[in-house]
Amino acid sequence: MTTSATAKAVRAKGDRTRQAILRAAVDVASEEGLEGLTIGRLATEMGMSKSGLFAHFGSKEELQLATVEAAREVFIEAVIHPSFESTRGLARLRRLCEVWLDYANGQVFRGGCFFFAASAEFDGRPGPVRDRVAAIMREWLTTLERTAREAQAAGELSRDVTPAQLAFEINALELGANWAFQLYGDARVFAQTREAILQRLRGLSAADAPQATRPRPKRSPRKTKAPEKKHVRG
Amino acid sequence: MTTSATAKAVRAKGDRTRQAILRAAVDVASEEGLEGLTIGRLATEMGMSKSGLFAHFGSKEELQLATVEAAREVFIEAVIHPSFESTRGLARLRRLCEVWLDYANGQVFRGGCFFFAASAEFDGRPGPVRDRVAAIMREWLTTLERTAREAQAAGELSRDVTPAQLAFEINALELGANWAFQLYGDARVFAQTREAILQRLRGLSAADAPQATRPRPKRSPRKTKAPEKKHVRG
DNA sequence: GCGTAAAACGAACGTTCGTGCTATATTGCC
DNA sequence: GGCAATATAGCACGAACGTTCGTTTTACGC
Repeated sequence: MTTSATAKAVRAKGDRTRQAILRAAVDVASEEGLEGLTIGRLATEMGMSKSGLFAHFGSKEELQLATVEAAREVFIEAVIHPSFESTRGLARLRRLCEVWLDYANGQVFRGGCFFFAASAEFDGRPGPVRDRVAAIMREWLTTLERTAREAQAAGELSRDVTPAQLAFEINALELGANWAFQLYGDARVFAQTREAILQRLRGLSAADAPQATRPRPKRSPRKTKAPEKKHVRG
Repeated sequence: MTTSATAKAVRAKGDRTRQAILRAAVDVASEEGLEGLTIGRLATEMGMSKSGLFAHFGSKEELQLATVEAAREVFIEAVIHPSFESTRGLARLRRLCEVWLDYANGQVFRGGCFFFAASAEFDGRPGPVRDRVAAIMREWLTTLERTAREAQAAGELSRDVTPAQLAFEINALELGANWAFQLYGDARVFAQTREAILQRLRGLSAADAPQATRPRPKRSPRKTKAPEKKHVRG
């Protein structure tokens, strides 16, 4: 193993440590906030010295930015990838909502959705952290919006609502679910939110059929799968 | 001691100072958070010494609790009282939403809705502050819920939705509006949210006469009225 | 194995935090 | 106007923060 092809696969020890730090940082930050994410506390949790940990990042702001980036990777893995296994259009839109609620309900992050916590914390503090968080949330809104637009293009969704508006509403309901769960600890809110979103989507099902509520309207030719991974990334 | 009759009407100077402090504290806290609300910073802003200000509260937690209470007073004055001038039922429910959106849009608090910020900040930190914030938000949800129930009792609102569910949805949309405004600064989100809530309420209007206080720009004139929801929420 | 670069450490820095303690100014009742 | 009560200031403290620096330990290509 010279410094050749394998040099990239086998990371140096520092990189492994850095990633282990970030894995812990993401959990701490989702609970205590990105400002409450303290270098000393994190070092204690990792069983290493403050200065040793600090050297990996150079400044607290860099640590925060790296933590945000790590949380984004987790989110993509936990929500985006599973959802994009569904065919694009209404099915994927539903999937995005369901997977998101599982993500917020399960313990992906100890303190609920990382990005809702981070955006609430930083919305009043200008700087690169705030900008990055806002950009990532915009990615999420855009993904919802694009999926809704695809559902409209496929004739699965009424055009009475703009995709951006629907994306906002879905995001708001998820935000509300996360908020209620974190504040009151009652997980039933996720099932309620799921029903609220699905009902909203049902009310927006394309208008030609006054049909029943429950069974999925298979109006589009059933394509088994359409895995075009055209998602964000980079 | 000799408690004069006017002792209660004419507040001591300390009380006036205390209230002036809390007025500033509420603004700072809505922007920087209840933890970022620092005694030194607040003292500087008030033009007094740290210890002089501190003596009014005795501990930071007491300052935070007093700030939460002061914010609650502001909220009641800005949202509850105006709304309760409307007759109870659907009119008041609509009013609650509209006034709330004005409250979040206008600069009642510098950093947006105080309680959304506070609950996001404290949802992971047990203690009396968290408990008080959660209780106040419960008050708000209960007010929405009770008003919805009154609207149902008056026959103005379909019984296809439980008041608690509707209260949750309204609160979530407001939360989403506040979130988007704080993060992206685009005030148009309030008009969109207003429309989303009113449309939801319109979809839940009881089955009799279409009261149609606000004609909706429709692209399909064929549908005179949204069909009654046959889906019964569980 | 050796030598070097990376990684981790330990101690200390300057600040800022919340919080006491004590003295002084101010208020408000007789 | 005098006097007790109250309000405010001044100062100091210990702890925790992010950060720097010099040293020591570990990893790893040769």
